[in-house]
Amino acid sequence: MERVSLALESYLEAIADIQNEQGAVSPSVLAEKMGCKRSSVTSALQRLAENGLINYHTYRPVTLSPKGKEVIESLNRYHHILENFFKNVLGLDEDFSQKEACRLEHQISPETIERISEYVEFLDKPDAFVKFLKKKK
Amino acid sequence: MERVSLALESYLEAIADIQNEQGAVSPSVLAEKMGCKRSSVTSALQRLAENGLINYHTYRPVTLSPKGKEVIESLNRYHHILENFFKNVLGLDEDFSQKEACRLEHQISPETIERISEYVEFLDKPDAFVKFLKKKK
DNA sequence: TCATAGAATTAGATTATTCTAACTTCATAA
DNA sequence: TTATGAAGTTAGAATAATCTAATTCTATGA
Repeated sequence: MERVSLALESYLEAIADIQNEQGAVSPSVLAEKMGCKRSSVTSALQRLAENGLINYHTYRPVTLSPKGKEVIESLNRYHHILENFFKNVLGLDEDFSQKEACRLEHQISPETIERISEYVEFLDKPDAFVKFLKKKK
Repeated sequence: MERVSLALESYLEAIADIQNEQGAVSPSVLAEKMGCKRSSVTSALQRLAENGLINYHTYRPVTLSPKGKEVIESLNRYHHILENFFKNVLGLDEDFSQKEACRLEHQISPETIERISEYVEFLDKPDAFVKFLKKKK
């Protein structure tokens, strides 16, 4: 997956969210969602377009490119796995889990995510897990 | 704990490492360890000093301030908990666990760290854990 | 004591990100 | 059909982080 900065990845996610919720993505709505100024959005859109992650032409609605969609799919998966782990394994607050996942999904490596995912599945098979724990003893 | 950027936190950790390994900390050694130019080190030292994390006077050896020491203690603890979790719970490679911990220790929140720490302790008490798993079923 | 090599810093440029303020575009209401 | 206000963009500045090149220290050996 094409990785860009945390900042750009966050803009990309906000774009995907808005697209899902309301169809067309405008810089104003994006700025609102990101809690930043419209001019910062323009700058971010330019950089995302340079990276081939969005289709962007001034004064036109923004859409995700195929590459952008791939990134979003990965990030969503990462987010989901992390949030689930924080909430259901560590027992952290739902809201907090969501925010923590938002932050860490940009930093964590694919290997770690896969292992967390496998681990959580493993937890759902208590018998196998009990065996595993006995071995540790 | 006083949080600064990932970049500055990394410089701070390198300073602490060098101090432990060799006593005095010089910009050259720091640059070597960080894989960057000496001029970047000077700039980082200035910013760390502005944040009150180190004692820095040009052409003098660098030392950690009390605030800096606190940050380092937290980071070390975070690192240790994460590395242990990656290696011993997720079963990730030792080297990889170390590097991943290095990256994530700067992003993860105290709450999550505490829960991971508690969780790992919990795992070391298989009886309690088996009960927990039965409840989930 | 003093010249100099190597260490350290400064100067100045670059890139990423954000902001304010100024300007442009566009959709629409009269 | 056009004026206008909101939406969008550009211009220009600031900060963080990094680099190269130039300059300044400083410790040391003659």
